[in-house]
Amino acid sequence: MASQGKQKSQPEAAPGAGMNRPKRTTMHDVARLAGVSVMTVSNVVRRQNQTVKLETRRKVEDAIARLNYRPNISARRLRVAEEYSIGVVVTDSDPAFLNDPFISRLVSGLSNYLSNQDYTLDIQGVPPERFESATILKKVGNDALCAILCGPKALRRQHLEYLQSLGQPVVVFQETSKTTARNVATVAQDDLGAGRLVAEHLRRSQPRAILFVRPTLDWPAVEQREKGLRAVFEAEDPGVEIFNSLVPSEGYEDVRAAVAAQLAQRTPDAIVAATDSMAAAAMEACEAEGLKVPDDITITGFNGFDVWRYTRPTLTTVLSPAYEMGQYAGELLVSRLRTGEFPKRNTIFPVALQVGGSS
Amino acid sequence: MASQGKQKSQPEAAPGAGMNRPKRTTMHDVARLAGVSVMTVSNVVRRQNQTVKLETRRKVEDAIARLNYRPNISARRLRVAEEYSIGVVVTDSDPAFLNDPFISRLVSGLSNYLSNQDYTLDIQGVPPERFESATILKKVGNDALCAILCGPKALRRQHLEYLQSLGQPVVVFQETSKTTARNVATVAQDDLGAGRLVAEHLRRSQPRAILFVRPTLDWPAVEQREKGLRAVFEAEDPGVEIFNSLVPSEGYEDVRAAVAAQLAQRTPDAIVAATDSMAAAAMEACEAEGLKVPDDITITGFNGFDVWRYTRPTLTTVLSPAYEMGQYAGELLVSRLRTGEFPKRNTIFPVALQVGGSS
DNA sequence: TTGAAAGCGTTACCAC
DNA sequence: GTGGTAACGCTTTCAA
Repeated sequence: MASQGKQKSQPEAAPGAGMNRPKRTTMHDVARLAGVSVMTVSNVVRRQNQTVKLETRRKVEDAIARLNYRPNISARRLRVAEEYSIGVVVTDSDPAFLNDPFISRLVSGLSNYLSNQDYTLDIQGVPPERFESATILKKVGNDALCAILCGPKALRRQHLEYLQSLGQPVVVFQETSKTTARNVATVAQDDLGAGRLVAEHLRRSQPRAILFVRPTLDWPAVEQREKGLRAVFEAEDPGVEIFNSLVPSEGYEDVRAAVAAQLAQRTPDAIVAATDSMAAAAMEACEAEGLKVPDDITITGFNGFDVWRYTRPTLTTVLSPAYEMGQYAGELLVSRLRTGEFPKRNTIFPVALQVGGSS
Repeated sequence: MASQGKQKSQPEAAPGAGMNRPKRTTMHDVARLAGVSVMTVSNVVRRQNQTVKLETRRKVEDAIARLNYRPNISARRLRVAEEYSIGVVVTDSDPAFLNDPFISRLVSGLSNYLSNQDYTLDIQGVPPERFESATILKKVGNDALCAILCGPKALRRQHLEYLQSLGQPVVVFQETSKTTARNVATVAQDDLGAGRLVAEHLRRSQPRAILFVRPTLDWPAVEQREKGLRAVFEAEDPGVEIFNSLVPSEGYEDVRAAVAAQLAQRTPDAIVAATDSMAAAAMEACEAEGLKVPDDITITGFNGFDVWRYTRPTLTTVLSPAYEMGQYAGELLVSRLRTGEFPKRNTIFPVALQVGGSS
C-alpha cells in the first residue's frame, strides 16, 4: 500500500537467485573509510592487536562500526582451508528428530561446547533409507561430522563405512563395536550395563516372565539394553522367560495398543520398555487392564529424563548422561582437529539406575 | 597394536591448526584425471547436463567417483555470494535449549524443510544476556536468520533491533508485536487465544480464585497466555481473582516447591500453569497436599505435546503446531531469499484446546 | 607498523 | 560443447 518512505536505489537487476540481495560491505570498504589497507583491517578483525598501532586500530574499529561490517566467513574458510564447523546427521524415521530427549540433550551439549570454541554447528535429520543423500554429506562444508545412526546393524555399518569414505573425522554415538579407524571415534553410554542394572533390580521381585517392549526399528541402544537384560537372567535365573513385543513406532498410541494386545493374551510379571515414554504407554495399558503397578506387574524404562516424574507410580529408569556425551564429543572433535589424533577412540559413559514406584 | 596395512605418505607438517588435515581433492584434480577442463567438471557437478556431452559427463562422473570428490561449499558460497544456509539463534537460560518440546519441534520442522531445499541449518543456543556475542551473529555465514527470543519485552526488543541491524532477513518466533520492517517477519502461535480458550473452559466450573504459575524469565508466549486468561475473566467474571506464582526456573523441582509453598498459604480453585511440564509439577504439589484433581482443584497447561498423556489425571492443555511453524518459517525465508519479499509479514497459527481429566 | 600481491576452489562470462 | 580467464573476500607471505 503506502510506499516506504525512503526509496533505496535499486541495484541493477542481479542475475538469478541473488536478486534484491544488497551488496555486502567488505574489508575493502572498511579499509577505504579508515584510510588504511585491507591487511590492517584484517589484523584488527583477527585481534592481532600487537601488530596494530592503537590509533590505527581505533580508526578501523570506528569504520567497522560505522559500516556495520561483519566478516564473510566463507571467504575466510576458503582461504584458511578450515571450516570451523561441525556437521551432525541424525538418522531417524520420526521427522521431529530433535524431539527425542536423548538427542535433544546430546545436540544441546555438543552445540554449546562448539559455540564456546567458536565452531559452528550444522544439523540435519534424515530418514535412514536416504542417509547417503543428506546434503550435509554431499558437499564439504564441515571439518568433521557427528552421527547418530539407527536401524539394523548391517545398515548402520553401511552408513558408517560411507562416513569413513568421506575422509573426515567422525564421532559416532551409541555405536558399540569398537573402532580403530584413525578417523572415527565412538561415544556411547553403557546401555549393556543399563540392561544389567534393570535385570539385577528386577530379580529381587522374582519374576517368572518378562515382556520386553521395543520398537521394530533398531536402535543400537535398544539392542544393548535387551542384551544386558537377557544376559543377567540367562546367567542367574535361566528359568525366567523373556519375550518381546515389537512395536511399529515409538508413538504413545502404538505402544499402548501393542501392549494391550499382548496383555490380552498373556500377562507377564514385569514389563521392561526400551524407553521411558514407551514405559509410560505400557503403564496406561496395564491400568486399563486393571493391573496394579507395581503389585500385579512391574514396569521399568530407560533413558530417564523427565517422563519418569510424571507417571503414577513414578518410573524406575536408568539415567542417561546425554548432555555430557554431546559436550564430550565436541571436545574429542576439536582436539582431533587441532592435534591430528583423537585423544580417545571409544568412550563409554556410565549410567545409573533410578528406582521409582513402578517396580 | 598391529600397524594398519597401508602406510599413507605423511603430508609435510602443515602450519598451525590445519596440521594432519589431508589436502582435499578439488575440481582441478577431477579435471586432470578426466582429461577435461575445470569448467566441464563444474558443469557436471552443477547438473548443467544439457551443456555436457554424455560421453564427457561419464568420464567426469567416473573421475569424481574414483577420487571421492565432493565440492567445497565455502568456495561456491564465496563465488555465488550466497550461503544457502539459515542460522537459528535460541536465547534460553537452560543450557539444554533444544530440550524444550516446542523448540525441538520447531527446529525439526525448519531443518527438514530447509534440507529439502538444499539449505543448511546452523544452530546456536545462547543465554539472553550474551545474545549479541553469539558467533552466528558476529560473522556473516548465513543468508538469513531465525530467532527464538526470551526475556522481558525490553530485552527482546533490543535483541530484535540488533538482528535488524545485521541487514539480513530474519524470522522471529513468538514475537507478537507486528512488524513492517522489510527484513523481518514474525511467526507465532495464537497464545493470546490459547489463554482465552483455557479461560472459557475454566469458567464453566465457576472458580473464584485462580493461580497462574509462570517462570520468572519472561517468554513472550507466557505473557500472552496470561493476558488472554485475564482478559476473559475481566470481561466476563470480574469477581474472579487471578494471582501469580513466579518460579525461578521451569525445572520440575522448583515448580513443585513453589506451588507447594503457595498452597500452604492459600488454595485456589484452579491452577493454570504456563506449560504442561509446570502443570505436571503443580499436580504433584496438589497430590502431596491431599487435593483431588479435578474435584478439589483443577489444573491446566499449555503447549501440549506428550506430557499431558503421562499425568493422572491427564492434563487439559492447548495443542501447539510447533513443527508446522518451523516448516512455514523455512518457506517464508526461502521465498524471501528468492523473491526479495516475504510473502507474509506476520503469521499467527491457530491452537486448539484439548480437554483432559485435570479440569 | 603497514601494505602489495598471490591464491584458496568455485562459477560467470565469453571466446572458441 | 568446451575451456580460458577473472573474480568472489579473505589471509599468508614478504617487502617496505
